[in-house]
Parts: sequence; structure tokens; C-alpha cells
Amino acid sequence: MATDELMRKALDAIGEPDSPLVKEVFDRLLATEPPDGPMTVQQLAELLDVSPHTLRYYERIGLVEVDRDASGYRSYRPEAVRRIVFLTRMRLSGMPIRDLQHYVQLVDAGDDTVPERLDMLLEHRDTIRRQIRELTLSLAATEYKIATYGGSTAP
Amino acid sequence: MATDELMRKALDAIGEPDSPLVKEVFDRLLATEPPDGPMTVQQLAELLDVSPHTLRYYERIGLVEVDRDASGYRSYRPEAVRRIVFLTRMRLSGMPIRDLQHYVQLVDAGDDTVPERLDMLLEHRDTIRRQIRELTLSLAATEYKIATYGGSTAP
DNA sequence: CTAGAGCTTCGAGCGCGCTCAAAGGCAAGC
DNA sequence: GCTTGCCTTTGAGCGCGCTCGAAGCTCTAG
Repeated sequence: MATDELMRKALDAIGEPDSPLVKEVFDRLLATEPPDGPMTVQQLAELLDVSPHTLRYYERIGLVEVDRDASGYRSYRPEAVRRIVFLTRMRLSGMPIRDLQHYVQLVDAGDDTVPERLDMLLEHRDTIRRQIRELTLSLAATEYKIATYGGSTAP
Repeated sequence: MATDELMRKALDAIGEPDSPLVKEVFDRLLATEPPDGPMTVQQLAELLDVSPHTLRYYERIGLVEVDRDASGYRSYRPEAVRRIVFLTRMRLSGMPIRDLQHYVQLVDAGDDTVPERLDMLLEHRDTIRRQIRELTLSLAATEYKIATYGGSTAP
């Protein structure tokens, strides 16, 4: 699998190659579907560090279809888990829920929509890059202020 | 706006913390008051790429005090401009308005609060770093999906 | 068998950060 | 003088993304 290579790339990019936290997050959020079988809402919520409420909400607004077990409880199949893992990662990087709804519509509409989906991803990639640049600037400003701190709002 | 150019300069310079360029850039970025005199709400809004509504809102919630000219119009003194430039940058990196209110309270309370202010900045620095790490992961995930795109939600 | 925790659905509520509307004042151009 | 447009203040409204509450069902421990 190319996952190892990808992980190394990501870790290098992050600048803390040995951070176990980073590796853990990466394992969990990118390449994962851990139990490889159906999951409960609770399990999936813990995996993604969101609330069960949020997962139910995502289902309600049409982001994913989820099975029910014999008792009527939610049972997330690996396919659903994978989708939600992806959606959660997009949310974390600021993609609006509206866009995610559009995206899954495209997915469900079939292969004809691949180009548009790709466009969305490319655009989102640029958005993430802009965010990183913006944050890097804010980080530098914050560090500058820490370094030169004199007590006023101005350096 | 010239912000992009400024940002590029800043990013180029970030690798060299002792560069005089860094100081120059951040003097302008963080301590800036381009016209070097009072500014109107419109001018400041354009400078910061926010709406005049937002600037009035910030004043209303006590983030900054703003003079009025003979006609009753807002007139932002360099000191106020500097504060708002700083606040805006903190907002851009996700600091909640509640925290900014607390911060300016500390500033207005005098030098005794310097340590707490420093704590806030240090903590915010860590928050920004976490955000950057998170975004870097999302970027890797997005690029991975673009590269391997087959049409499904799974890799 | 019963208590308690957690699941279900559905509608409603909330916190954040603006954003706007209303009613009126000021300044510049025709 | 009048119109146009931006300014003022204040309270209200809004979009987003959850988050909770209520009423009822199910599973597990004791």
C-alpha cells in the first residue's frame, strides 16, 4: 500500500516526524476502518472524537445512510464509516456542510460527476493551503508579540 | 490589497527569525497604521478586509474605544488602529471574541496583568500550531484523495 | 424483576459572530 | 433646495453547526 509513503510525506510536512500523536491521528483518520466490521454510533463517535449527536445529525441531513440492527440501533457499515471519516476530515478543514451535501449528492449520482468532484477537491485543497498560510502568519505575529512583549497592544 | 505581498514576504522570512525583514514586515503588519493619522471606519475596514459593521460591533462589545470627529463620525486613532489590527489577526487564527474581551480587559487593567496576557498568547500560539498540524493532515488527505481518485468516497 | 444507561425519532434551542433594519444626521453635487 | 450616499445608534435577525429535550424502547447488572 502507498499508505506508508503517504504517512511519511505527511509527517515530514508537519515537521514533527516522531510525534506519536500525529501518527495516531493519521492512522485513525486517513487510512483507517479499524474494526473492519459494523460499528455502533458510540464507537464511531469515539473514533472520530465527535459526539453521537453529531453523527445522527449527519445522517439526518443526508450525508450518509446508516443501517439499523435488529433492535433498531444504528450500525455503521465499513462503507459508511469510510464516508464519515472522510466527511469529518473535510469538516475539520473547514468545508461547509452545504458543500459536503453537494459532494455526496455527486457521489450518489454516479461516475459522471467525477470531474466536478475532483474540482471540489482541488478547490478545497487551495482553501486549506490558504488557511495554512494565514495561520502561519498569525503564528509569526503571535510569536513576535510574545518575544517583544512590553504590555501594550503595540510592540 | 497589499496583504498578499506582505504575506509572501513574511512567509519567506519566517525561516530566519533574526532577519531584519521579519521585524520590518511585522512592524507594518502588527503595528501598522498606514496613513499614520486617524482613519475612518471605511478606511480601516478596507485595510483589514472586514465590514464597517464588524468594526462598529467590536467597539460596541468593548474591544476598543474610538473617537468621534466634529460630525460625530468615528475616527480611529493610530492606537485604536493598532489594537484592532492585532485583534483581527487573533480572530483570524480562531481566538474567540470572549477571549479577546478578556485580553483587552487585562490590557486596560495595567502592567500587573502582563503575565496573564503572556499566558494567553502562549496558549494561543499552541492552538495555532495545533490548527496548522490538523490542516496539514487534511491537506495530505485531500491530496491523497485527489491523486487516487476513483470516484468512491473510499481511497 | 427492576433500575439505569443508552438507543430511537423529532422538533426545538443555542452560542457564536456577525449582519441588517430603522430612523435620523451630515456632506457634496446638480 | 434637494438628492444621494454614507454616517450615527439601537435592537433585532440570521446562518451555521451542532446540541439538547421529550417520550419511548432495549439491553445489562444486580
